[in-house]
Amino acid sequence: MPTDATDATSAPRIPAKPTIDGVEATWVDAWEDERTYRFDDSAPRERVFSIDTPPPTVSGSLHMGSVFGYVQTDALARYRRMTGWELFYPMGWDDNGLPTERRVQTYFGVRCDPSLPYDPDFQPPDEPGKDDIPISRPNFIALCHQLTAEDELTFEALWRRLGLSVDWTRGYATIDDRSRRASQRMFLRNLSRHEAYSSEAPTLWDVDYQTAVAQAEMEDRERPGAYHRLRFDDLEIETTRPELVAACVALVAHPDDERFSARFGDTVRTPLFGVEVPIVAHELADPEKGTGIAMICTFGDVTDVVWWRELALPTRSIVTRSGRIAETPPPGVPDGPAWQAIAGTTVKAAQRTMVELLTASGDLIGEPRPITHPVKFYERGDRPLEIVTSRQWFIRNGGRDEPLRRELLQRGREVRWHPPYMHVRFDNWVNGLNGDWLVSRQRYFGVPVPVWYPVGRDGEADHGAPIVPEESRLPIDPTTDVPDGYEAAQRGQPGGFTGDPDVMDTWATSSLTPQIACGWEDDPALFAATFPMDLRPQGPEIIRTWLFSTVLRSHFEHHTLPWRDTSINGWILDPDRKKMSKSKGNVITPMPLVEEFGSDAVRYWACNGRPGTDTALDTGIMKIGRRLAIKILNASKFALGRLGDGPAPGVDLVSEPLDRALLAKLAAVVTAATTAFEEFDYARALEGTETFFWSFCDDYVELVKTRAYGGEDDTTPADSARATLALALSVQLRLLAPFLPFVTEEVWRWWQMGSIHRAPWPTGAEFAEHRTGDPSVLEVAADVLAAVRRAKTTEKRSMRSGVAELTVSGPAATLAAVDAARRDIVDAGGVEALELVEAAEFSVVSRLAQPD
RNA sequence: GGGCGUAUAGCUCAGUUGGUUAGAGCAGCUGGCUUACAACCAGCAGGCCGGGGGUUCGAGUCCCUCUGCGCCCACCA
Repeated sequence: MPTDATDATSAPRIPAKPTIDGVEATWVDAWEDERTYRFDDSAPRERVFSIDTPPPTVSGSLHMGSVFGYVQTDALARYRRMTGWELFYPMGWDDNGLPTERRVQTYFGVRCDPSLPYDPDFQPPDEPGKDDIPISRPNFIALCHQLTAEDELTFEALWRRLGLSVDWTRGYATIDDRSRRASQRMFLRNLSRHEAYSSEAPTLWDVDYQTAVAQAEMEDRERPGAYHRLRFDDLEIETTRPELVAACVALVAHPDDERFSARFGDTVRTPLFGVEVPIVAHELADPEKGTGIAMICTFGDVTDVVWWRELALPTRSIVTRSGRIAETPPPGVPDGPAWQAIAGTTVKAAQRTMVELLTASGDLIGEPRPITHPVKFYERGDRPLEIVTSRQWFIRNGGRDEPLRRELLQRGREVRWHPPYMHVRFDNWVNGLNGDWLVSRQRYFGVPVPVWYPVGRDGEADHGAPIVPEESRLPIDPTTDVPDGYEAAQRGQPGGFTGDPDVMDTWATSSLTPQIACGWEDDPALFAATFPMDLRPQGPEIIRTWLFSTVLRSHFEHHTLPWRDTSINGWILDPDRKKMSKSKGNVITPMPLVEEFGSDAVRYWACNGRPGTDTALDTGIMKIGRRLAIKILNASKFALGRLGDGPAPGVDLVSEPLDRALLAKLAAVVTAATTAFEEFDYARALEGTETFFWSFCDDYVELVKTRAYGGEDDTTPADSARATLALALSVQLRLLAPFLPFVTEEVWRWWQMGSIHRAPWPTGAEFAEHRTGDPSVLEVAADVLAAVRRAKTTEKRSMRSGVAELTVSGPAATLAAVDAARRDIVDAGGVEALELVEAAEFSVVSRLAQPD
């Protein structure tokens, strides 16, 4: 507990019964009161270490996977702070986008209808009703803000309790004014430099969410399907999508395929519809698949899009944005009975209908052959993506632009990756891009695309000449705001204007977290002091989205990397070694574990996971962390309890060889931990420190225990032990502080001024070179002590029982080391007589005293 | 179909340029209330380092190959 008044010269104030229970609440409050983690914005850039913290998605529930990475980053941050860096360590919230929309819809029972006007008096019902209440986009967004604000408080409380040393005054949310302003400003600059453009083109479309989807948000899922063999006059093709026969525009085979080369240029008629389609050649056609000749539809899959574009084929789209077949057939397709049978039905129903009709007409050959094949899904969606034609906004990303691709690959090489092999994921992604970044979404709770379009005399919007706002007006909502030079009444009128109805992809804003956090254009001084940032910590699964898009936009705007280093954390696996994810239902929430084991113990578990390495959730590791925290309390109680009432002893009192040996070994631990941290390897730093700490407790403290009690005329040996205990404890507490911030702070405040987390990281200079000695003195003494313990255990005697005669044999150097620690060995082992015998081999013989 | 990672004690994991007898914790077993700590302490036992081949005086470590697991990517005929 913190003392009410601290005096540097007074004796340590040690609780009679130290405990780690309740330390979180005490120090969370104290750190807030003392502004321990507050960023000093007067610090020059060369002293600032800035961290581009991942903004968590607040509408999801927290799980241990989140805790894992954030704690590891916090350990790195704490190390940097102690080595003298001024930490710029903000926390943002990712609250824009679909997850929030879904939650608001179900929580309040509303749905967004952008055609409605804003209602300033709208209040959501106490309980969601049977039917969703349609509300305007501004009203809907207000509810999103309201709910995310509540979620964010829950998140912040957990992060604070886990001891994240972020500066909570530097927060942002990806939907707040700053973020929307930055996002819209960057979009407009991309637009002015032709890095952003709009285009009417076939795009992957989620029929449930009613929005376009980017490549980065898609995933393949293995789904059952079936090959249907269909007759096109004398040719046969195989398809998994017979419902798209009406959308067929050609058949395609490989140019070198001799089975079909004579037919290129011919036409055949589609079954049921009788539409004449050409037979064409393209190298993407795979002679091995199906019958070697395939039907091209507009559009069944992304290969169809390639064929359609490169072979300049006509368009016969039949699937609408709602996932149903259109009511009227596309040009050239007869509105006959076949069409009438499928018009307006869902894609699934249309497939059944077509199979029946094709069977009846004899155009379906044999039975459909069941297969399992990968189908593209929106990562949050439940139905396969369709391809529809729509106008969308894109940002160039090198997907169809070789020079830009090379520049971005070069940026990837400039980043320092931790661990280094994560770099290949970046390269794989960039090399696999097959189109520009589709950033527009037909959704509501996001950052609006900040443009309007003039409406011509004919009432049609002119998408080729968007009206852009002055940057000083940002953020804007073009569906409610009016462009300069127009009146509100001209919205949608001939000769007037219309606002772009879309919002941007959530990554279009998240890709700007460095700019948002660092105050780009809003706070030039802060930006100069913090950007480019130093570290981007994140998970491996969003290298293709968050990391890549952040590099891209910084490259366009600043011609630099957004940060120098990136640390990629591993996955959390559940105890059965399955990846933890909500969809699998194996998510474990952190709070119960924090309450059971304590924050330091949970942090210990997280910091045990190697950088980039998948780690199983293991409460056994947390138990060890808890044990370590308690051990720190007790060992500190002992070490500090020996100091007495005098002033804290200095390193110049260290005189005994055993004490100097300890400091020599400790100095090596400091060096190793520092090196590990410099390489972003918190786990190695922890491991070395922890190992040393346990040997410190088990061997060194046991050896000097008696000497440290003092009580002799010559106080030199006792003073040396006390000084060493004090120094070793101070150093070890600081080495452990990044991992166990609560218990180390607790102990630190028993005897030191200020927070341990603002104390200097230990360095070799503290050991005053001449006070360190030969490490073998401690190593040999510990070996002898272990041999004595072994003898007592073998004889099933108490550790307190005496040794009548102890004989140590070995080379002269070993015996000299024993002799240097003679007194401590005798005290710790309860030895009555210690004999040293020179011999080639080291051995220890203990003759135990007779029991009383 | 490509790419990356990974495989070490019953369990969870270390093992940094190749170098004594491969380490730790947990679990197990045997003991001990020892004035810092019984939520503790001491000790013991436990391993063809996934299989096979190669380089080397020497391989858990480097190379090849196979197998299992995880992740990422890929063009749905």
